[in-house]
Amino acid sequence: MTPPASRRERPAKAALSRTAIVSTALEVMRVEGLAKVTMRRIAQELDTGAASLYVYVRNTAELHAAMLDELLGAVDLKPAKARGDWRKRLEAVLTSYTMVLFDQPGLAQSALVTWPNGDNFLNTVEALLTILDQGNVEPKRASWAVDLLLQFATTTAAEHGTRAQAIDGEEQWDALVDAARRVKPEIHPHIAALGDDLWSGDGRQRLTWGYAVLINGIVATPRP
Amino acid sequence: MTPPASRRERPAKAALSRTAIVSTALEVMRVEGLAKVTMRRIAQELDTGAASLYVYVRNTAELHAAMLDELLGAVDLKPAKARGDWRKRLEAVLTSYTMVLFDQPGLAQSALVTWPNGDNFLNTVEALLTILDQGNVEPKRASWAVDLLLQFATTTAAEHGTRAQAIDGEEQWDALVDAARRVKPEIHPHIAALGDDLWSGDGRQRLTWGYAVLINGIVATPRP
DNA sequence: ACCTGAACACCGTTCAAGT
DNA sequence: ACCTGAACACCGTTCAAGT
Repeated sequence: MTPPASRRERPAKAALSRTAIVSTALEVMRVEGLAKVTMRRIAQELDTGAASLYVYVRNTAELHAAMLDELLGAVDLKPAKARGDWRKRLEAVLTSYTMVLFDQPGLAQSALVTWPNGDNFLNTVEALLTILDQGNVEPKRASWAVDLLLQFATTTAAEHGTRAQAIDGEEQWDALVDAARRVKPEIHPHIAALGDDLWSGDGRQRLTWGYAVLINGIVATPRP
Repeated sequence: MTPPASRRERPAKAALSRTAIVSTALEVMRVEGLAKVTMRRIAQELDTGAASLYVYVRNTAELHAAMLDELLGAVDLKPAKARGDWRKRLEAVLTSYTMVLFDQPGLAQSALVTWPNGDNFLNTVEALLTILDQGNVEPKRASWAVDLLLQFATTTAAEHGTRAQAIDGEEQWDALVDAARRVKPEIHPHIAALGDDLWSGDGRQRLTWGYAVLINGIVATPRP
């Protein structure tokens, strides 16, 4: 006698756990995008009901934060242990962080409201503080600086990241560029004079310039 | 003979229009929060079906952008026409912008992905460009600077704004502060040394410092 | 062109009941 | 303690049919 079909269709049902939930969520995100990462969908993937997930995660926001922390394991923190120009090394870590988030702008967007608090995030913060210390930025100023730098890096990923709803975002971006083009020079002379230079241009160069602005500003601005 | 009840219960049904939709949406948001601003709910308020709204707005993202633009009418742009220290005046406009968004962090969050493109937004951009010009920042640099300044102001509102899901956000914030407190000094010495100073502190002071960092950085960093 | 009802294909979260 | 099915109270968007 064969076992019931349900016993043969899948491998033995894995035990539910926070780790299993987060890694399943990341898998679904990688394949189908963040929009498909819903409690019901993750539950389905784990062969259970959505209600069961609430034993391990408080809500969707917490799940997103846990996913992001997992992703942050890929950030290259080696520059914190290297030698050489601290500004370059700071920029290198931030660029790595931004690139990791760039493929998942939706996750970056949610991180602005709910920051992760896992090991990978803490390691990133520690690395940034280490480099700022090497640059002789006093600790109290460095603490605010990290916040500012991470905010900029995260927002940039959320804003310009590729993927998923980016198709929709592209349309809205064009609408903004169009609006700037149609502006009347009598009413908005500065916008009209800048033309396409206002909202377009190489994203990578803007990012590099943004880091430089922040680092120069941090060095030049003591905490009150 | 009295008219049918349905004819007496409400004032004569107003004609549908983009303006009516946006102002109804703002009304619902003010009273019940952004989470309640759904296509179905706005339609109900306007005595019609959700499908009818799609004649005037492409989707939810566009509705949010239109709402935000309307809100931006409250930003104080007078400093652009005043005299005195351009840095102070730039900060004044940005502070006003941030305060307008502060009550609606959810709208600020969505603005990062879909910027508004209406008159009030364009007026704000024009005002910022005007002040930067008065500060002798060259136009090309000013164009990138505006992007950076608005991004910072908007993100700050999205992150630290009050209201609605802020209750939930508060919990997650505490979780982050807790995580920083529990850190092992051997592994994360810089985080441990900073203690509560890392994630806490007066939001207003951090905001002012952030503006100063950006302005100093912009002045010090030419465009490549 | 504008408007509509109905349908499609979903959501997050809670809770009583089970093990 | 963990897990579940079912229920509650919703979503955005499309489309054929009407005016």
